Amino acid sequence: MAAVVTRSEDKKECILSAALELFAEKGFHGTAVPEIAAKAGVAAGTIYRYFDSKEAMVNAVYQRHKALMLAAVLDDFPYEGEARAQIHHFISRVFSFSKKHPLAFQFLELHHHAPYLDDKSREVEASVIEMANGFVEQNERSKVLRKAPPGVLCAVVWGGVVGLVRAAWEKRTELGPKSEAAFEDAIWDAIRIH
Amino acid sequence: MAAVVTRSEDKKECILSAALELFAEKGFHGTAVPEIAAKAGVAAGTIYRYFDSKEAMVNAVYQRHKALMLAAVLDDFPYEGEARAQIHHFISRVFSFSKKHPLAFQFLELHHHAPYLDDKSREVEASVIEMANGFVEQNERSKVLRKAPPGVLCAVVWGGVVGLVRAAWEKRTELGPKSEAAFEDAIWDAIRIH
DNA sequence: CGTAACAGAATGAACGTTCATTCGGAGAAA
DNA sequence: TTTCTCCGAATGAACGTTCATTCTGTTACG
Repeated sequence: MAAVVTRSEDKKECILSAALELFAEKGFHGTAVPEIAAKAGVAAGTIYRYFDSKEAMVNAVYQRHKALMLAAVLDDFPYEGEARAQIHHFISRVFSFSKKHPLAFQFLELHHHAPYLDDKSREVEASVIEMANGFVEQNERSKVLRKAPPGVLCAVVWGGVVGLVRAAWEKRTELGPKSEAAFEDAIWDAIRIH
Repeated sequence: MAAVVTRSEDKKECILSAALELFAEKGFHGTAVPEIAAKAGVAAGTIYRYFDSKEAMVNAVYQRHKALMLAAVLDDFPYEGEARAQIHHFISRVFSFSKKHPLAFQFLELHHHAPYLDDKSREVEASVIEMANGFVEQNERSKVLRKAPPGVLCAVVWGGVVGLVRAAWEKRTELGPKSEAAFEDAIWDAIRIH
């Protein structure tokens, strides 16, 4: 059975990968379906064997890579460790993901909260945010984090990460071990209690 | 002379303001020119009396509001003050701008580094970034800021600000004096030397 | 009366999507 | 093995729509 399906699945992979690349670079409305087809090496009509519509396609890309990033962060997460270790894990995993899958990271940032995302995509997104808030609230109660609205600390951490990845992307700085360590220290000092 | 031009200038204002709103909400490619015309209360063809093309229009919007935000930040800037006072001024001015002109802020974030921005738009953008780096380098040398690549500290500050404004926009947190003060303290602890 | 501004219909290109057709490989028949 | 049949996968031209832009007639003002 597997062998029979393989070719089809390969094509779907090609389409998804081409869509990721183009959507990340030029956005949803800036990318034409025939353009995706050309990059995937299939005919325009073939796309509609695998996806109901352009919107369904962008949602498939979104959900897949959001799940991948979440998995990368959650893998080996030190749930029982200290807040500092958790932050280290989180930041280094996100940076690692952004280097390994730069297009996926850019895509997710670009399509964050877009109106053409469907309920399932939004659900995935909401669950991630809820997790982050939970982490902050738990560590705030135990007095290791600064007394501030959880949303503020989340914004500092996530905003900082995105800001740094973008700065590296636009060649305004480099994203090496030295920068990462400095960034992590800065973020930790931003959120910990003094 | 002024009176003669007034009617025309009013129309141009209407078009620019409608364009800002729609571009901020739905992006460049997601907004149709006739849609802008309708919201501005003019006919589609009239737009082309004021702008050469849709691209020229988005660049006009970009340059205008980038300049406005820069002016808001630079107005009364405490050049001779201490780094902490400068950061306070910067953050509170950016938040103030984002509350007074939420669409402008959203527009600028959404169209940051977009491929349809022209040389002049990019020039404006580059000059802002250069200023930020200059500030960091100056204060780093005088040992009040953490020893880290300037781009990293800029990313933490700007990324954090954008992250917080977005969180407020998406109702994940509130943007009141308390949040702002907590945020400012956090950012200051992130970039100062300890 | 002449000129500039404007509206809105017109235009052609490009879009997302569809569909009649072709292709290619897996079995059945010889 | 060779040939024939068949069926789902794939195609790409074609469709209706919508886009950015242009054109043309009308209006209003000096």
